[in-house]
Order: sequence, then C-alpha cells, then structure tokens
Amino acid sequence: MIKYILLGYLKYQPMTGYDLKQSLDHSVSHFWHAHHSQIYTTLRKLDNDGLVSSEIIPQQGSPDRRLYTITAAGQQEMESWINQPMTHISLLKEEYLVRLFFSAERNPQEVIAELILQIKLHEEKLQVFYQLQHHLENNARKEHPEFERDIHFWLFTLKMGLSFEEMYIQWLNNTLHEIQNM
Amino acid sequence: MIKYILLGYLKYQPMTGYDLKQSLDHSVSHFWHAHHSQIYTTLRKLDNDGLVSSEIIPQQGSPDRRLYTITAAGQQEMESWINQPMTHISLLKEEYLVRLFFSAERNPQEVIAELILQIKLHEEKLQVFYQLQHHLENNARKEHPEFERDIHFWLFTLKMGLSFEEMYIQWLNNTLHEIQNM
DNA sequence: ACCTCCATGTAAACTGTTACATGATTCA
DNA sequence: TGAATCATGTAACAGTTTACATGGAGGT
Repeated sequence: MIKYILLGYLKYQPMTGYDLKQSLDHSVSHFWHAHHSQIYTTLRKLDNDGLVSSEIIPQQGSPDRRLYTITAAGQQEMESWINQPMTHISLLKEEYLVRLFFSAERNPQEVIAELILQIKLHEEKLQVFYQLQHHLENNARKEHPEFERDIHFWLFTLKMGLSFEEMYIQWLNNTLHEIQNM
Repeated sequence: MIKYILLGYLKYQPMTGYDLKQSLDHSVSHFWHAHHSQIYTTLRKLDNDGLVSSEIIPQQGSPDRRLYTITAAGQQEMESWINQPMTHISLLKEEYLVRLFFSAERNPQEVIAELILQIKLHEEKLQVFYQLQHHLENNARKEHPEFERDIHFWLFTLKMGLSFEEMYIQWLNNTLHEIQNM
C-alpha cells in the first residue's frame, strides 16, 4: 500500500523521502501511516523496479538530498492499481477494543481511568482534524486553486477521520457511563 | 497482540487452534483478525515459552487435536499486559481512504461505482453486527448467566463495530451525493 | 461428483516497527 | 546547553499474509 501512496504523491511533483514523510504525516497518516525507514527503503525498491527515477542534489552541511521523480511506468502502475476497484472492505485493528473485550475481571477503577485517558487522546486528535479541515477549506483552496478538485477528495477523507473520532468519543463516553452504573 | 487474544480466550477454557480460530472469527475478528496459520504458530511459541501447555487428543479419521491450556505463567503474562494501561491511540489503516484520496483524476463513474459497492459491503457487515448483537443479548445471556459481566464487555466492543459501520455508511452516502453533484 | 466442515501444519514472502548511526543548523 | 529541524540510511526483528499440503466425514 505504501508503494501506491508514494507513487500517488510523486504524481503531483518530484519529492525526496524526507518531503514525502512530512507530507504523509500531514495527510494520509490519519488512515495510513509509515515510518521514515519504510519510506526510504520502499523508494529504493521503486527505483530498482523503474517506477521512479532519482537524482542526487548536493547540499552543504547536511546529507545530499535524493529527489525522486515518477516514471511513465510508475504512472501506469499507479493508474492500473487505482482503476481496479476494491471489492472487499478493510478490517479494523483496534488494540483498545481487544483490551476492553478482556477487561471484565479488571479493577473497574483502572478500566475507567483508561477509558478517560482514551477520551482525552481522541479529543486531542479530533482537534487536529478540525484544524486540518480549516486549513484545507481556507488557505489551501485559495493558495492552490488548481487543486480545487483534489482538495475536494482530500476533504472527503478528512471528513471520515473527523466522523470517526466524533463517533469514537461518543462511544467511549457511553461505555464510561455504562461501566460507572454497572 | 494475537498472543494476548489467545491467552485471553484460553483463560476461559482450554481450546485447540481450530476452536480459537472459530471463536475469534465470531468475536474479536471485527477489531482484530488472524489467519489460522498465525494462530497455530503463535500457540506453538506460547507453548515453548511456557505460557500454555498442550496435550494431544487422538482422533479417528481426522488429525489429532492439540488442546492448549493456559499456565500460571500465562495467566500472569495476560494480567500484566491488561493491567498496564494503554497510553496511545490506535491508528487506522483504511485502504479505501487511500484510494479515495488519490481519486480526483479518475473517471467519476468508476469512483461512484466503487462507492456504491463499498456501501453494499458495509451494509452487509452491519447486518452481521445486528445479528451478533441480538444473539449476545438474548441467547448467550440466558444460556450462560455466569458470563453476565463478560457479555457486557463483549457488547461494548460490538456496539463500537456497529457504530463504526453506521457512521461509515453515512459518510459513504454523503460522499456519493457530493461526488454526484460535483 | 462436489462442496463444506473438521483439523493441522509448514514455508516463503511481504510488511512494518524499533533501534542504531551520523551530523550540521537554528532557535530558545 | 539542549531541543528541534533538516536529511539520510541500515539492520534486526516482529508481525502478517499467502500459498502449499493432506485427508476423512457428511451432506446435496
């Protein structure tokens, strides 16, 4: 998957591994994250496979930057992937739910403390989503009118992150109250 | 993670790899799934580490069953894990969102067709959740009153799966309408 | 005749995380 | 003085998926 995210980004413009990491952290990371180590190694593999090309840009004082550019083969690979419709749904992996599932015998006060911490963390995340949404709807749209259509699609995915957090927080609060009244 | 799921189940009763796979598929699989190959290999590792013990139950006509029982060390390992509160939140990995994020240049009709298919798949999943909830709230509760408290916790996690699917379907429908009106 | 269920496993490949490793610049 | 940012990489490990492999029993 990370392969297609990198190709998708490089379709917009040539970028370095570092740039890509920054960009991902502020966009797709909410539904697909990656460490820099994985990004650098995947870029090398894409280069070996001819899906991207790279050129070294010398720097003084810091390591040379390696700028990656998508090739025609890379564009085709990306398009072939995105045009092949997805016929399954993704499966969640939610560690907290595993913990709650097996929490019946735990000390209720500790379960409640953990719930309250989860609520706090998810509320912080929700705030980040609101800020991102504000930024996309205002700044980005005005500064890059040529990306109007793309921004629509980015906002769709952001809206999903937002709805997820809102739903999750509500569910956590309901669960908290039910446990307190048990 | 799968290690703790297996230990958590084995705390209720001794089980075989096959039993565990069946049980997981009808419970935690909605927030943490595993293939049988991973379950069998993890059980072997738990056995080697002394967290479970196993005995072979001969069968006629089919392979012997290997019944796993949690050990005192296994119980302690599980309790130590569950009592150490989680101080982060899980990160989503949603392939469909990656696809939508990069879909601005796709043929709108294909994007719409994919959206409609996703709606159908998520609605089917939602129905499964409703049935599971009905089963837990009625049959399971009456047949196993000794698990009353555990069932409460299982229902919490089920409620989350249900809310997630309801939210997701609503988001998909909104996105569909917005794309149709673009 | 074919499918599903029971029941177990191994091997290879792939994906992802954590830790190690370096070093200049800028800001508080 | 210490932290953050820029900038890249490798290595070891852990976790996960896919494919291969077998074979009887019971139902349609």
